[in-house]
Amino acid sequence: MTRVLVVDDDAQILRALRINLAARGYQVLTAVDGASALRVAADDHPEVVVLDLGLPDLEGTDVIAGLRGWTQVPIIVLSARTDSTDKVDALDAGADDYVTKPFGMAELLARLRAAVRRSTVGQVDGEPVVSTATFTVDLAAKKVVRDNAEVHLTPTEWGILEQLVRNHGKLVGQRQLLQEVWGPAYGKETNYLRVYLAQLRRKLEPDPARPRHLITEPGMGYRFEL
Amino acid sequence: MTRVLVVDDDAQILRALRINLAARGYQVLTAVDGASALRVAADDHPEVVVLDLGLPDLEGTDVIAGLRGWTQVPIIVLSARTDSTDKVDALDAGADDYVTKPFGMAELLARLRAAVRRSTVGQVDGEPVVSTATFTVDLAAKKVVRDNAEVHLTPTEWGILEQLVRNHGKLVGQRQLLQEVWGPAYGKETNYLRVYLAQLRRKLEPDPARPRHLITEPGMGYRFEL
DNA sequence: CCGCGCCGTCAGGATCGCGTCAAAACCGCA
DNA sequence: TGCGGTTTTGACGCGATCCTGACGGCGCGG
Repeated sequence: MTRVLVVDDDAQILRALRINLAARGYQVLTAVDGASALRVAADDHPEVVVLDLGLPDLEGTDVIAGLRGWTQVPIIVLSARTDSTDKVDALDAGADDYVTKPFGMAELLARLRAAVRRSTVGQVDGEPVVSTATFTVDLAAKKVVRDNAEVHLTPTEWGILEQLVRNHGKLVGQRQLLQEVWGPAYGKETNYLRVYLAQLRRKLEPDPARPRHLITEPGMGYRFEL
Repeated sequence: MTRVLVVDDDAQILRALRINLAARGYQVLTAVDGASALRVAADDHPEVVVLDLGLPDLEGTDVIAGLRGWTQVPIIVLSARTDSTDKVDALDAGADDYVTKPFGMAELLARLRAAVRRSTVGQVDGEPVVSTATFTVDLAAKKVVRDNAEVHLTPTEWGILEQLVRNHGKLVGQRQLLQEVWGPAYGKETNYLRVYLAQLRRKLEPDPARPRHLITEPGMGYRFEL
């Protein structure tokens, strides 16, 4: 499911966007000011950001810069300003697109699709198979093989492993992991993760007590290393 | 030099774009209909295409489809049609952006820069990593590497380092740093910062007593230098 | 020269987060 | 309804992490 972060201090627009996006199958994250937008983006790694200019706390260009400091996530700017210099500033700060209010929902959705499409092409791995020294994960077939024998995983175990493998090398926050596997309502049940990570390690690690591939980063999340 | 293909059957606009783009250092290729546009694109592989809809020979979406059949080159559509369905059709056909005539040249140039920037990052340099002489910080993976070995950071240590790296070069006030890492209720506990900055320096600086990257600005805050 | 403010350093104790285990609750299916 | 597999929940021990207070160094102005 594609996660989209909507940043706007206008409750009306926020509501309209949330409804329309949710109806199209997007998972919607929201923020009402720049600081929380940066925090949510860092925590949950949305695939695309819709950013209203004129937030109460930060300049729009500062929010863009704050995101661009560490991520290439597509940013679509919303603004009431039709002034050309505003558009140029936002785009040069790193925004991907600029839509002026009032905007047509159909157009915004099309621009959103275009942005997401752009960012996802080319990143698909040729082989959806990832191998480590001790086991092999086939993302497409949803199968795990170890010592020439298939390892049976429960749906939850697979969900966690899939998230970690898809982001291999990168740290996956426990909040993000919980929301991807259990749903957006979860976020603090870190004990679930402890239980299932232990199970995965028991099934996959050569020495479950000293994991080499399913690494814990205390207080932050988990990481899959080849 | 960036090559841009401009496709338009209106000699006026073609001329205006050619002059403006050439003045900005772009190498300009032109075509006046869809068929020749596809031929020029195939022959010369421009880095970006500016495409007018309403060409004499082909439908705009067909031109887009013809390009998308073999290349991911950014396509910026120009059109006199403000109709929402036209925009949606063009964007869903594979266009990257849609600008309605009459358009401001400054805005078009900004959108052009954004499109080119997007397509060139991520190919080679897509990693949000910041490197100094002695260590490397990977913002996305939340990893720090020094002397080919990973350095383990606690959540608080990482939070501070992340803030500083995201604002590298700039001074980060101690109040701001405290609020970003510990929460809005904090602001005067500068002793926390002293302790954790010392720990970071011990882990990252070549000579912790004489820091080169994690600089203290007495009375103000801290600064991360490359 | 001395006091003051700010910073760096250190170490101990409180707290937090993790791994582990096992029991209870839940679910699909016969 | 009973059963096997799966998910959720609770409790415990242990190590890592965080907070705290004390001490000394440094620069600056009185």
